[in-house]
Amino acid sequence: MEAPDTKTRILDAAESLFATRGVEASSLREITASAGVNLAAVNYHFGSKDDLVLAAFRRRIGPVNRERLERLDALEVAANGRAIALEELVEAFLAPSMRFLSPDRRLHARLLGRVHHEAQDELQTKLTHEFEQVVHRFVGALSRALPRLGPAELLLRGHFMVGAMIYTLTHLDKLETVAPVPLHIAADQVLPQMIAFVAAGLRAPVPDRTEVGR
Amino acid sequence: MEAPDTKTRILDAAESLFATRGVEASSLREITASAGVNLAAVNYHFGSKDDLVLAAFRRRIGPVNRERLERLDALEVAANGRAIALEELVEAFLAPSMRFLSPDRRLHARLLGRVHHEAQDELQTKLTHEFEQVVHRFVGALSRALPRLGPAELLLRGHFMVGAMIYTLTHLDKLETVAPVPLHIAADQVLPQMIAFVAAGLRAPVPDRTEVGR
DNA sequence: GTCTATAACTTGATAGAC
DNA sequence: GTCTATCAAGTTATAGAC
Repeated sequence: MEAPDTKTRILDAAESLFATRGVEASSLREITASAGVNLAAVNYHFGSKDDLVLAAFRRRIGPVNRERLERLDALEVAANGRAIALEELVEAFLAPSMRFLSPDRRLHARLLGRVHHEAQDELQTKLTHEFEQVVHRFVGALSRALPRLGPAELLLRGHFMVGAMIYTLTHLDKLETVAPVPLHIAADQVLPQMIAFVAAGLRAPVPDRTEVGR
Repeated sequence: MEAPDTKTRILDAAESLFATRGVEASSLREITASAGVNLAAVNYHFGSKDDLVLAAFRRRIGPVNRERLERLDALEVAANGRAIALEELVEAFLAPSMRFLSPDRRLHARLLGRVHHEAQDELQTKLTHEFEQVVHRFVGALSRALPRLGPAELLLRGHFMVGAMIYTLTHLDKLETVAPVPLHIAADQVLPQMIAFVAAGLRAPVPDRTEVGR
């Protein structure tokens, strides 16, 4: 279980730096120095910095989205045409990424959260494509579980869910810093709290539109 | 209403580039070219790039947090010792930043959302300080409105609220792109939907801890 | 596959004339 | 206050020896 190959060492070092400092702020020199490999190895193994960035993100996104779809498949098979409980859907979506909140995988969490903020131009396009199927399948499943919501309301609330998830992936450790009271939040408490929060939010009655017309 | 001074033109150009491309990816040359001013003007008026970044962020954060505190003050005076409705508290927190979702101020929204993702080191420290009072006051008010939640649950759920807010500030325009159905989301529909979602999420019963022990 | 050396370029910052 | 010119240091990328 020791001595990973050069390609993996570069990916690990890049992930760590991208996650903590950001992609733009991480130079190939820092990455290769941290990985203990030669500067030229990046271009040999990946082609360019952009391709390294893409590979680093894809390494984490792929398994998470695959598990989301597997869980959704399993739920739909088990439901056998009947309705799926909202909490189950939400858990199928959230749990695969929330696993990264365990202390030894916080870097993966931060990287995953940064996907949506750091990517630009074609990188953005390529990464967005990785989420297409997940978005399509879960939007469909959620709209069946929440037939009272119109399409705009549903998408907006799904958006809130994603926002809560991403911010938790990137900033959960900071929560303990910012807290007025010293406090420890157990990693395995986060997912159930988040499922409860999001499911209740998704189910909330549609607000009266004339009420907030200011 | 024409010809702002050099300092303002730099801030406007910097805001636009920081919001769209990010801080690290925006060079002083791009900023000054876009502002139509000389490269050396940045160092003359702001001292350094870091100080420009700080000024650009502070210009948007200040008024938003001031309004949050004013609204909370007003609610507490009106309540006169009695309980404040949860929806009112949530609106006092969210409304000041959500105002930036109007079409002509999307850049301000994106910049505000980036505060929490781009800042590093001392910049991070300085900007975090800008939020201290808001966090302290709203945590107090929310815990009085939600006496059933323990401190860890409350902070975690407040964290989810902040995540939903930030992601909406930065990515609302992308929601319309990603939507499986073509769709238009009116900017003034977002705030009431978000208040309903967040208030319901905050009020959700605390989940049974043994249930999700996997 | 790994290394050194270097090319070609961009970056933030400043000295000094106007 | 605004400009030009320039510096020193950093960047990605690559050619070519081993």
